[in-house]
Amino acid sequence: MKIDFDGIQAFVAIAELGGFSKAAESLHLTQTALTRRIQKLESYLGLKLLDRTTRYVELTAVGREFLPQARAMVLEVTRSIEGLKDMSRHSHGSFSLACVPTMAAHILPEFISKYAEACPGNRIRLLDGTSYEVRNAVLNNFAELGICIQGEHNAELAEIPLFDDRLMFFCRDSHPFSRKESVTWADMSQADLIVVSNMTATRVVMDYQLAKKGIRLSGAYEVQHHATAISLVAAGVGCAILPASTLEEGDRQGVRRIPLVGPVVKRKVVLTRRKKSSLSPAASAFFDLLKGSPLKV
Amino acid sequence: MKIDFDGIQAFVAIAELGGFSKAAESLHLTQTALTRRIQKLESYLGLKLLDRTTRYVELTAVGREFLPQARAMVLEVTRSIEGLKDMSRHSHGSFSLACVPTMAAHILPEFISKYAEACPGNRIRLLDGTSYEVRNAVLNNFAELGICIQGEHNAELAEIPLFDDRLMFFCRDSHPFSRKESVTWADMSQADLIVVSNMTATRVVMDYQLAKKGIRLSGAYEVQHHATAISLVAAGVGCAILPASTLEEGDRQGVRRIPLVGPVVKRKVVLTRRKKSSLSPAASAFFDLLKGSPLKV
DNA sequence: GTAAATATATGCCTGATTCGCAATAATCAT
DNA sequence: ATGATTATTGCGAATCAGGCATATATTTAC
Repeated sequence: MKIDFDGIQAFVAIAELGGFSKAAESLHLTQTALTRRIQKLESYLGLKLLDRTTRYVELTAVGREFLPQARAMVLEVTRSIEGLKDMSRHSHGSFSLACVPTMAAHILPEFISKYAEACPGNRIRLLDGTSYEVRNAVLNNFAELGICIQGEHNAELAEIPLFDDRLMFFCRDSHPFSRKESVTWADMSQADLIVVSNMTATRVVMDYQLAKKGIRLSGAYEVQHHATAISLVAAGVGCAILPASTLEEGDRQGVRRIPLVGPVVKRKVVLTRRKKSSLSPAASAFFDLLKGSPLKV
Repeated sequence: MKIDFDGIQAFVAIAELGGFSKAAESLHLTQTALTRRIQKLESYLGLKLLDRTTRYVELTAVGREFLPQARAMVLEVTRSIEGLKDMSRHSHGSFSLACVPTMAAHILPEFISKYAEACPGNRIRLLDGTSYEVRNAVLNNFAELGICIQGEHNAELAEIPLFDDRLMFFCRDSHPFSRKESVTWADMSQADLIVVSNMTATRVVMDYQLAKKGIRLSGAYEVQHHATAISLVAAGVGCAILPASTLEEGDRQGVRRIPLVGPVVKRKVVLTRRKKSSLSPAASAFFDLLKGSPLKV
């Protein structure tokens, strides 16, 4: 048998307001309907909850016992449902976003503040990790959205290109190349190179594209994180090849960023989501925000 | 808008069992009906709770968030409703019974054990007090049933006679009257009488009936409780006039109970309930038990 | 790659439910 | 008694929900 939630709601309203008519008004119904709902509920339960004459309404012993429970249930359910409806109406709620650290520092701050403005009160749980981890988080529903480097195609993931992140040459301003307009991959052989680990997506992309041109790169140093590489450059350890997004030219005293050509190598930064999963309103709002904004390098 | 509890229930069932078909079976519905329920719920909420292909069902982020709440709500409501239904089906539950102390000691033990046999697990909250208090407790819904002495008529109360409780003469077996078959009210003038307070219903009934015969009684001692009076008799303080139910002949060493005639005065013990209030199944079962059993003095 | 198997979705119909209006009945207050 | 107030009931209409048959989509197997 079906649970008669409306009946319970009617019972609570009548008990609280002390009459069918008042309760009917508060529920936007006629008192006729309420009479019927209570009758149905009582006959379903097999007991009376309200003693009523045509003139007066009073709780029965059972009704008195049941009222607190009923009240709590009605409150809980309506609150919960209203919360969900609100979630959909105003894109309320929280969601998880997985993101590679570089992008978390580079583009995210701007979008998070835009998002906070559009959807005040919403919280973003930020999971940072490697591209691989980001993609996995999205695939396993640990995060609804991910920002990472485009890698091998995965049928389960939808990827929306955000921007191309060009690889650049980073050196101290005391370096011989520091005044050049651009440097070539061929020039790299003369430099003490700091490169990121070949476990990173950036490195995989780079090696792949260079291999197509027959270029092989060997670095003197290998680090895990872009931020570390920059620090080493600043400290005078050597030069680095890193995505442009790592550091804007002029952002760090004594470090120069120089375009690297022949060929120009880019990694593609993408926004990714699981094809099968629908986005929550909160995530959807963020998704639209990111998708709708043109991004410059 | 009406709260769609069925939808929530469907959602929980599907989420727990991992599919529409299995859930449909557990809810004794077709899978078609479930599809419709979920569609209705989702469109009402304006968001998706389940990502499903024709082949697979998976929770969305929102669905995952909502599931624990939904599960708790469904559980709470069904448990509560089932409890009420059970209450009606098996006269389960507790109720309050108001009773005068004498009767609590005299007839109640028998009925309580009968009741416990018929309705195991049910609890009776026993409120003992004077007849006046008993009637008030019933009138104010502090107790569903009352056992008291019949007094002035009250339109709000229904009274079912249980038995006539005859006034008796109680004395020590050393008393001059102790061997008599009966004593008369006229004999009373020769006795050191212990009577109950004129605040008690027993006394009111007694005085009223004696007054009609032109008899006036004066007691040497006045006590509140029948039990006290008996103790005084046993201690040799004097003789008492008390309802037969106070003590069976032979129940107390050295105390004799002798019929009192000319006239025979009785108080009527009644079972009372509030006319307006319906009885809970638990109280109703007790009511029927009491009403259906012939009672001897 | 195609077919079979499996699970959800949809069209359509039917039966049941629910609602509201109007009229009725019952109670309380004057 | 009478009138005011409030719940109940009869009845018709609209809506809703359920079920059957079928379509559609996806996975698995050969």
